[in-house]
Amino acid sequence: MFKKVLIAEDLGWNTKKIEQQLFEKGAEEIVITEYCDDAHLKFLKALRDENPFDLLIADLSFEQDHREQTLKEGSDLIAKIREYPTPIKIIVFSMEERLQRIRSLFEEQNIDAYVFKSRTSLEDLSSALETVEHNKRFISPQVAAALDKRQSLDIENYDILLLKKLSDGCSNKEISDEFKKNAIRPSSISSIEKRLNRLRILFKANNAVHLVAVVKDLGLI
Amino acid sequence: MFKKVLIAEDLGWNTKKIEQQLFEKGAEEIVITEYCDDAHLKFLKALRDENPFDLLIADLSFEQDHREQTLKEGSDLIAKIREYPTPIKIIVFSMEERLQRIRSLFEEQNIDAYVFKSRTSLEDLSSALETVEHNKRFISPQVAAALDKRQSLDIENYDILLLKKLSDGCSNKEISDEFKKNAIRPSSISSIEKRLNRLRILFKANNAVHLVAVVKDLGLI
DNA sequence: TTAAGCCTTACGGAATTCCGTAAGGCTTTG
DNA sequence: CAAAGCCTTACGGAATTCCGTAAGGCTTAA
Repeated sequence: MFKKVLIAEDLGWNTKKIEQQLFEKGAEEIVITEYCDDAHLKFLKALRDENPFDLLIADLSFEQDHREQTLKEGSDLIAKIREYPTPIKIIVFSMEERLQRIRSLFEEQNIDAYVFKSRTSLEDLSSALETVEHNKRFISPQVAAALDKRQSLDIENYDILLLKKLSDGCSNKEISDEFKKNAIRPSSISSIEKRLNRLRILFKANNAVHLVAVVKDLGLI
Repeated sequence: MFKKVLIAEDLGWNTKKIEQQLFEKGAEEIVITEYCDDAHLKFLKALRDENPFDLLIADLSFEQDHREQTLKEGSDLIAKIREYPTPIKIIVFSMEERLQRIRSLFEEQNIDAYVFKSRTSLEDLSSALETVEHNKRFISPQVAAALDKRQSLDIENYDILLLKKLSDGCSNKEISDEFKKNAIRPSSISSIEKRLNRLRILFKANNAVHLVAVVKDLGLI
């Protein structure tokens, strides 16, 4: 059972029920932070004191306010924490429903569970805690499709970059020039056209406008 | 002071603090619903019983689950409730941060307050309650720009429709044909080009792709 | 080493978007 | 009513995107 738990959630006023549930399940110490930077500091301190956390429950989106933050959102915090070789488990607790985003949390950030904030999320969280404790991954059923292999479109970082440039209003020529300057390959207009064509087919888009609209909805950019 | 309050919020587990605050401010009856349809029914019943609610606090986004709903999101509920001639006040309590969306809540739906869910939203809600009680409007400072007149780009429904079509992958020709079929004017390709050109200038977009990306970010479509 | 396969690039033409000009119609105003 | 102003539409040319073909280079496998 998780004894020492760190919670990062900017809406601190709605963590009461979660705390309660954790205590019921045997947690002994719960630390709640409203900023990712704070969470990171608490994490580091516990590590140095050789009394590390064994669970992090983190939201993804944190509102930016006047306090300048290094880690601006949950995924920054997770990336930072994964730099340290500790067996801490990570449960993400968020309203994010774009499957590609959730997918990359598991694949790139190696999280242990994703609990989707919903009417049933308290039950989901309970399941997540039990599943993660047995070293298995958990994902809320509403977004389980995120791990479906059939959803696995092989999109590379190059494609993401390309789509971002496109959505920033760059013409193919401009993208080509910039790629050449930055030694990103392939960089010819022709190759860029070919890539975009492939992406259009992949996402069943009629044209570049449509393509950008679709990938924006998917949360790819 | 608000005696009878209706709350519509699908994350029912995080309304505890809100309830508490309402009771402290003199509320006598608080009804919490997790679905817009339920909220509508409760509202109607209270109206029929001649013991109507004097305040609605509603979220905007409601997760769709297996239960089939007529009113799918908060704005549907608000629109429905505004059909009845009752002096009920409406406070929207949401994470939506796209200014155009918030703007239209005040302008089209005639809401009384918008409280942005954040670290400080309990304080904001408190202010909102007091302000609304004096028949004035309240908006959380983080999104106050939504009511800034300078933000008031005069975009018509026609423009929105046009942008939607564009983001759906229609070519200018296809949009023209469809507008002609549906007697939407202007419908010529030339006029559509001119409109899009105007929108591109308005939103400082380089081309159609950029334009769609920008208005999607703004929440206009 | 040679053949096959894949990737990158070049090129050209069709389609579409972008942009300026101008004609015709409708409304407003004096 | 006439003039002015705005809106819609048409048209044409430049720029860009879309799409097919093909050449050249690099890697892989026999």
